Amino acid sequence: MPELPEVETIAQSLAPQIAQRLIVAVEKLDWERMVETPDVRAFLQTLEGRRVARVGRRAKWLLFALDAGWTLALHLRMSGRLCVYDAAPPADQHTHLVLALDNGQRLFFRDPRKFGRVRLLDGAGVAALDAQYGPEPLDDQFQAHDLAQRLARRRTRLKPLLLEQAFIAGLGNIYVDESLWLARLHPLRAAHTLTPEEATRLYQAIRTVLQQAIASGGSTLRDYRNGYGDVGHTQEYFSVYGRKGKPCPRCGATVARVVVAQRGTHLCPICQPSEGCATGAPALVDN
DNA sequence: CATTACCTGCAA
DNA sequence: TTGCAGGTAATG
Repeated sequence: MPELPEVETIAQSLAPQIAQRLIVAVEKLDWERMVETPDVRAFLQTLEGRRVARVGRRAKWLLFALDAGWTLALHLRMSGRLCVYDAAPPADQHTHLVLALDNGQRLFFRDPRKFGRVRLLDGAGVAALDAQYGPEPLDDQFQAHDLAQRLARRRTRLKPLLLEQAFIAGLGNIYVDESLWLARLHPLRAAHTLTPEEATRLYQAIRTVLQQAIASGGSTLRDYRNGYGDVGHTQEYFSVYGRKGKPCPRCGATVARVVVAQRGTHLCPICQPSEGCATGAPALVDN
């Protein structure tokens, strides 16, 4: 489910609810494999009694900075959902972690597919996690020429490269497709073949797509909710994702769905020409 | 680079 | 019943 905009909207909606709250108890943990580090016993013991200082995000990780130098890192993977409720727990068999707070509210982690993971990290652990990931696309430090430079060093195709978290942090299947469509670039283009103008277009497209997604509350296809339990609306503005057979909003051609890097990939065959792509079946005769 | 695994629910 | 899903790590 969650890519950068969803994780960001969750972080932003959780922050005012749980900042400065004390974690008084771990009321439920029924899927111990979600705890990657430390061992479950130390995890529970260290977590109880910690105060939440602030809520942030790095790549697709939610980061809860706690007191005593600890950070709770949580990755929602495909179906994870994180919400604060004050009334009686709507905890069902898919709710795997419940943290009781000192104001009577509870933080619920629900994850039907059980792919989500948590870690309790010290400062060095956070630094190590941070070092695994590429630049944050919405960071002011990240400029068009940074992206152009990184693209020039890689001969891979654009789609798998943009999904690579060490290349650029936070993009997933939806927002890669949407960004490539906005930039008018084919997902199979080899990264190093982009002109400076195309690289700049891609840079702008990624930032625009992500900013608009955050502004519209993230995409709720199935599981995603923000920290208040509310759905997002970005899916109402998709140009190509999930729109196979429908008209391209820019040129009216029919949106196609192909498989790239084992992922369903949506594109406009007219706006995103395959010229210059080693597709094996050239769409155009060369002249 | 491709395939498989990790899980469950849902639509075709 | 089969295949597919917003992610990622571990294999050939």
